[in-house]
Amino acid sequence: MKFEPITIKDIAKALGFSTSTVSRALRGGYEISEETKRIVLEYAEKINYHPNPIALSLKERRTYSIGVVVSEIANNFFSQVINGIESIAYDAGYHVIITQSHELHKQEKLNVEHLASRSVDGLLISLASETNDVSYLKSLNQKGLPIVFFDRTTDEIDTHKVIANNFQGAFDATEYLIKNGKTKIAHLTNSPHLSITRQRLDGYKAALTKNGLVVNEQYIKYCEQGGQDYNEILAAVRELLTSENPPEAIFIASDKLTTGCLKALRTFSRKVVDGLSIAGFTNSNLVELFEFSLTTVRQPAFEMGQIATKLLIQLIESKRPLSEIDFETRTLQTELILKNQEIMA
Amino acid sequence: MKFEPITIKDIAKALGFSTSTVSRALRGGYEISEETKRIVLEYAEKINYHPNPIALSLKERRTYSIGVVVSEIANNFFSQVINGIESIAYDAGYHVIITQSHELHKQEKLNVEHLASRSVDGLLISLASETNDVSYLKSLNQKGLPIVFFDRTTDEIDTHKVIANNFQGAFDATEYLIKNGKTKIAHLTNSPHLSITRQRLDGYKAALTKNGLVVNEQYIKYCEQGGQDYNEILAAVRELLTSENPPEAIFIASDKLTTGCLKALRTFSRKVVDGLSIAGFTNSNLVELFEFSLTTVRQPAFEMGQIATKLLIQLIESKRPLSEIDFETRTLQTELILKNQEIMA
DNA sequence: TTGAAAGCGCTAACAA
DNA sequence: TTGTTAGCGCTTTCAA
Repeated sequence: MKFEPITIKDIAKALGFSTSTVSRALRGGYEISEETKRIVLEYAEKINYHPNPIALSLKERRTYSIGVVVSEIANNFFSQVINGIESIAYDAGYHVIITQSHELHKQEKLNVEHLASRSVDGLLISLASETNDVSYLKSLNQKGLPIVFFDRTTDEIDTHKVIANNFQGAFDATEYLIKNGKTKIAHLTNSPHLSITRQRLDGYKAALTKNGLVVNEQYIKYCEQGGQDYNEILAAVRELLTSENPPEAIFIASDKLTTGCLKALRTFSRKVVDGLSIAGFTNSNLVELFEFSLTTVRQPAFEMGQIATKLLIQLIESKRPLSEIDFETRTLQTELILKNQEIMA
Repeated sequence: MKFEPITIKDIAKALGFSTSTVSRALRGGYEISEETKRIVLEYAEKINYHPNPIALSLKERRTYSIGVVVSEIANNFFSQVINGIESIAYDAGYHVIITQSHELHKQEKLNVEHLASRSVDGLLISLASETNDVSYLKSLNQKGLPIVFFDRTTDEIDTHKVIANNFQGAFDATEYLIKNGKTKIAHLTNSPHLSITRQRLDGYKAALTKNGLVVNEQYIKYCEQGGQDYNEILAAVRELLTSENPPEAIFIASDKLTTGCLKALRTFSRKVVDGLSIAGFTNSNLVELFEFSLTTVRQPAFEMGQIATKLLIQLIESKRPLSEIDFETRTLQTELILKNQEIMA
C-alpha cells in the first residue's frame, strides 16, 4: 500500500507537454523557452513534485550517497567523526549511510558489500579490530569504488587516508607519565593487526627508549576484540596488576579500552590502584565526570571526518580513474589533556 | 569512473538465453526447465552475479531499507536503540539508514523528507526537542508511509508506538528521593512539547503528591533545546542552586540533561553540592565511573529498538492499508538503579 | 518452457 | 524549441 508519487509524466499530461520537455524545464533549462519553463516550474512547485532519486540513480549510475563503516557509533570518537562527515556531505548534496561492524570482520564485510551493491558513490571506513584481510575492499576499490580510510587504515590499499598522529600522541602521553616520575609503564592496546595499534605502540616504545627506559614486553597487553568484550580488558588489567612487578602507570591505546580499564580498576582494592597513573586515548565527553582522574589523548575527530569526506567527494567527482590519482595521507595532531592536578614537566 | 557491474543481460548473452529466462531462473524458478535453471545458476554463481538493487527498487517500488531518525547517535540511549533496530532489521533483510536531527526541527524534517524521497519502506522516529509541528509526518503517513514512533511520540498521528513507562520511571525515581529524606526536589527536564517531558513530569508530580509534598513550579526547569546547548543546562542548575530556597535533590528527565547537570555541578563549591541528591534518566554505560554517585532510571533501549522494528516491518509487509490497522502503544518497564550507598526504603 | 516486449521514472541523443 | 525514442537493470505479462 505505498502512495503513488507524482512523476514527470503526470506533469507532462497535465500541461500537454512531452516528458522530455518537462524534464528539460526542470533541470538545466537551456534550449527551452522561458515561457514553457516557467509554466512547468510553477506547476511542479504547486503540486510539490520531487524527482524520483531511484530512477535517477538507475540512469546516472550513482546515488549521491556515501557509506560509512565504523566499529561502534556509541563510541564518542566515532560519533564525532560521523558528525564531521555529515557536516561536509550534506552541504555537498550527499547522503550518509552509517553502519557498524561491532569490531567483527564478517559484519564489516557484509556492510561494505551491502553498501557497494546499493551503489554508494564512495566509502569511508575505519577497519574493525578483527580485520586483517582487506582483499574484499581491495577488489571493490580496483573495480572503481572510491574509498577513503580514516583512523584505522591499511597499507595494502593505496588511496587517501586520514589519521591522527598516533605516534606522537602515544609518545607525548607516555613521556608525560615518565616526566611525572613513572618508570614502570604498561601499555594496554588493541588488536595487533590494526594500524593504530602499531603506530601507538611505536610511540610508546620511542618515548621509553628516548628516556632511557627499557621496553618490557610483559607490560604490553593486546585486546584482540578491541574491548568489545569487557572480560578481555579485565583479564589484561588483572594480569598487569597482579604480576610480581606491577606497573606504576598504564598508557591505553583506545577509547573503549580506556573506559573499560577504569571499570576494571574498580574491582581492585584502593591499595592496588592508589598511585597508579592512567593516560589513554579517548574522545569521551564524560571524562571530566570520572572519579578517577586521568590524562587523555584526544583526536580531532570532527575534523578527521570532515577531511576524509572532502577527499572522498573529490575522488567521486574526479573525472580521472582512481589508478591515476596521487593519493595522500593526512595526519592530524592529537591533543594531550592533562589530569587536573599534575603539570607538564 | 565507476565499474560496470554484471547484469542479467551479460548472463543472457553469454549463455544464449533471453533476459527473461535468466531472470526466471534466478528467482522463483517454476515454469522453467531444471536444466536451464542449473546452467544459469551455476554461471551466475561463477561470475559472482548480484542483482542491481536500484533497478529492483525502481520496479518494485520498495527498497528494503528503513529510515531511522534520532536526535544524537552519541547518546547512549539512542545508540542502544539503534543496535536493537539493526538486530531485527538485518535478519529480516532490511537495511537501516540512520540520521540525526540534533534536536532541530528543520534538520529532522529534512532527514525525513530525504528518507521518504529515497523511498525507505518505513520510518522509525524519536522526535526532536524542538519539534511540535508533526504535520509533515502526518501527511507522509497518510500517503502510505509506515511510521513507528519510539521514545518521543506524538498524539497527533495514529500509528504504532513504543515507549518506556516514563510515568512510572519518574515516579519511582522521585519517590526514591523522598524515601531517602528529601522533601525539596527539583525537576530538570526537556522541552515541554515532548511526550516524554509530560509523562515524566506527571510521574514526578504524582510521587510528590502521593507523599504529601506540594509541587513547586519554581523547581521545574525546562531546557528547550534538550541540553544540546550546555549553557542552557548550566543556567537552569544555577537558578535552582542559587535560589533562596535551593532544592535538596534534583530529578532529571533525560540522558544529556543528566550528564550536563553533573558537569554544571562541578562549577559549584562542595558546600553547595554536598548533600544534594541526583536521580536521572540515563542509559550511559559510564555512570559507574562517575565521581558523583547518582541514582539512574534506565530504559530498555535495545528492546525498544527491537520491538519498534518488528512492528514497523509488520506494517510494511502487511497487505492492508494503514487506515485499517489497529495500532498499539507498547510500554516497556524502566529499571531504577540505586546509587551505591543508599537503599530502597 | 522460452522469448519478445512493455514498463518502473528519468535523461539525452536524435529528429522534426 | 519541442517531441520521439531508446535505454539504465530488472520483472512480468503475453505470445509462441
